Amino acid sequence: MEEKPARQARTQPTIYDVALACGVAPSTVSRAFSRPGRVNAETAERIRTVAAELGYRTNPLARALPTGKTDLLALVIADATNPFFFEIIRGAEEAASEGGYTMLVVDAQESVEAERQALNRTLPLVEGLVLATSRMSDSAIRVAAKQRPTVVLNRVVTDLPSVVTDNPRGMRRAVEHLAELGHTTLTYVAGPEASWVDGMRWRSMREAAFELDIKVRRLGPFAPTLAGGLAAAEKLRQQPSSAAIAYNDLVAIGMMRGLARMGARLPEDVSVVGFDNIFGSDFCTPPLTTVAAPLRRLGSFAVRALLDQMATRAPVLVRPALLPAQLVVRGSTTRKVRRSSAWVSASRATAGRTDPSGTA
Amino acid sequence: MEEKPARQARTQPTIYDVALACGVAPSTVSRAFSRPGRVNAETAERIRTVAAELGYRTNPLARALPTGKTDLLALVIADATNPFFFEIIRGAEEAASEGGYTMLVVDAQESVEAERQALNRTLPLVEGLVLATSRMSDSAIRVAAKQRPTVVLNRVVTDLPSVVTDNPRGMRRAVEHLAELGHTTLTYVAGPEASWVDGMRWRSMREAAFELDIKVRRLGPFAPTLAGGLAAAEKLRQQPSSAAIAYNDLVAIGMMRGLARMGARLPEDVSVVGFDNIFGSDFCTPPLTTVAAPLRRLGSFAVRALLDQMATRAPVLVRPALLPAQLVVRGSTTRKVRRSSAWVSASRATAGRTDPSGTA
DNA sequence: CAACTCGTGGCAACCGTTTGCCGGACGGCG
DNA sequence: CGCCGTCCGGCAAACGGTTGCCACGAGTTG
Repeated sequence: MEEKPARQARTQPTIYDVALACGVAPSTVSRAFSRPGRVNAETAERIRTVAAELGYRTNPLARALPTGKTDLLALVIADATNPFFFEIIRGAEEAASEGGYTMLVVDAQESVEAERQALNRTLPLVEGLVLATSRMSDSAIRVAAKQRPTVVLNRVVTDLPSVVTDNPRGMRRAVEHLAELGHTTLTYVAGPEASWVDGMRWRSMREAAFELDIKVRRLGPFAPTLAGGLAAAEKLRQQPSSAAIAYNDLVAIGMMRGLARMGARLPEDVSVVGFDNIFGSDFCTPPLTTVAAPLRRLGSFAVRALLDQMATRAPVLVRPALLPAQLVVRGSTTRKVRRSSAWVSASRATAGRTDPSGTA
Repeated sequence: MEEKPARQARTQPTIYDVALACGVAPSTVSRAFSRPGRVNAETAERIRTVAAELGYRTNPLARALPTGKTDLLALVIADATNPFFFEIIRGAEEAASEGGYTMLVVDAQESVEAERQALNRTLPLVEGLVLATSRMSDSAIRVAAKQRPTVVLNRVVTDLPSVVTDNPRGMRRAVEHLAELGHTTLTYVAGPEASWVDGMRWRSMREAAFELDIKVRRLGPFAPTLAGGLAAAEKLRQQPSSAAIAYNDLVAIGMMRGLARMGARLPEDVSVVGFDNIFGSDFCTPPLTTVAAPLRRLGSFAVRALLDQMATRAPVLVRPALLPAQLVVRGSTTRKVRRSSAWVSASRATAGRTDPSGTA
């Protein structure tokens, strides 16, 4: 008659419970799961069935303590409300779970301070890091990268594995497109100054314009939001242009709304090109011509690169990975019309008319 | 001359390192941080400065093992690409970090199986659970709730704390609105059958319509996506209606695109009302009249309820919490016009004209 | 038949905290 | 002066796995 006191049923069974029930040592149970082949096939089988009966589940916390294997990855995004990130999250999530990892999505709330804090909190928990559109300084990123394998997304940090959209090519295509439509002066509607991507796009635009013998101007900076785009519309009214390339789709859409509100007809009065092809860019009015980023691939690619790096214990990506962008032509761009921007003066006259966007 | 071997500088310093440097016991160091007041103020101060010098950071894994305190919460969402969740995530994140917790955002990818797996993976790590628009069965949810404090979001599960939008009132307002505009027959464009919310909305609509002496019809089910809305447009053409209330904004927007493509004029030919007021519903064409859910509050409220529940070790929410919805009237609804749905036949005639949505 | 190898299982240390318990010092009080 | 309560620090046992090392038996080989 055995009288080993049964463990509290209240708590999860442990390897000790399984070991007891099988008449083997705890270490054998452990190995039956973590090191298949290390124990006799029959024994392992027996252990596994008993474990299943008992409802044993290995405790990830206990496992992580001695080994450091948490099976957790962190994806830090600049702003959880920005639709730009949603397909990226999905892509990252897919690649992570394919590799047996769980994604920790961390929202930096567009604040360097919040990003730093959130990072500190999660860093010790995770095995690797994807920093998407980080607002932190290069050096802060390097500090993080020193502690955990890191991949930078949508930004390039020297000597750190980076994954970005091919902005120069994408911008080149956009400028060509507008040039073909007869536009001779292009306005860049800038995003936040802290943004690496903004600098990149502006530079690429100037280069492309130079080669194609097109004039460029720059407005901004503006917040990378619909509101930012609204503000940009105001500025654009003061310095009209037949065509504008916006920092991103959010700004482009916001700007188009602002322009429409002022009485501009789109795309006749202003051709607008956005960047990223986010959710909504196909059903705004007019549908937005945009340089589409391969969002989902961006996410999955970054995670796979991270996983590779973790596996080989050495950076795999020495050069920044450039994922191809693609110009999606929709309704927001059109041939330049001779008659120059009548809406600028007309706007005052029509200021009282019904707001076509429906919100005041 | 001491010759205690210095610990590997490679690894993070532990309480042992700090204890050694301070000449106290490790337990004292631990208490200096976790139980302030339990140790002498001076000692604690000394320990804290030395710890800071050494760059000591308490290891959350090691802490969690004996105590179970991971400071992690999980938010399981049905689909990371659905903009409905954007603001919910943000709200939840805010409330969580206010309470000193970190949010684990888990994507169920609209699949019951994926949801179950992801849940199994993360359950042992987290202290509490928010299930947002879970697609799992009530019983599966109860099983999870048995293991961790749980709050259900956007769905009601009997005897489990639930947080939902006040759908009946919101629907009532929508029906009233359309009734006032002269519509006498309303079509409900249904969402997925597995959706708790769909059932709720359909029922509420019938009740409201009954009271207001309005006739209702039901089309569907459709996927809760833009594509689902497109399919709905096709069905609506076969059974025209002067006004429709869609399962959610995604379906509403998709449907409007489909209708526009067929040559319908909106909102004159069909008035459309959506639900949720997601990102994009204000800049689609026409801007969508919708029953706005307090998305961010939904998220933060659910997390706060969860935190309360965890603190008091007992469900705090005995009744489902109803957060008020608000009808936002924009451009997609208008007074019923006498001349009945000309677009149905006209659509064939205009089939060849330029697609106003810009995509083929 | 001895020596060696291989397969398999057990022992015990370890990961870095937390915490119950103990005991010494000190101060107040009867 | 002795007793008691309080304050504070240390000891050691958890928490639940992983893993280096050893032991033992069977099979192989010279």
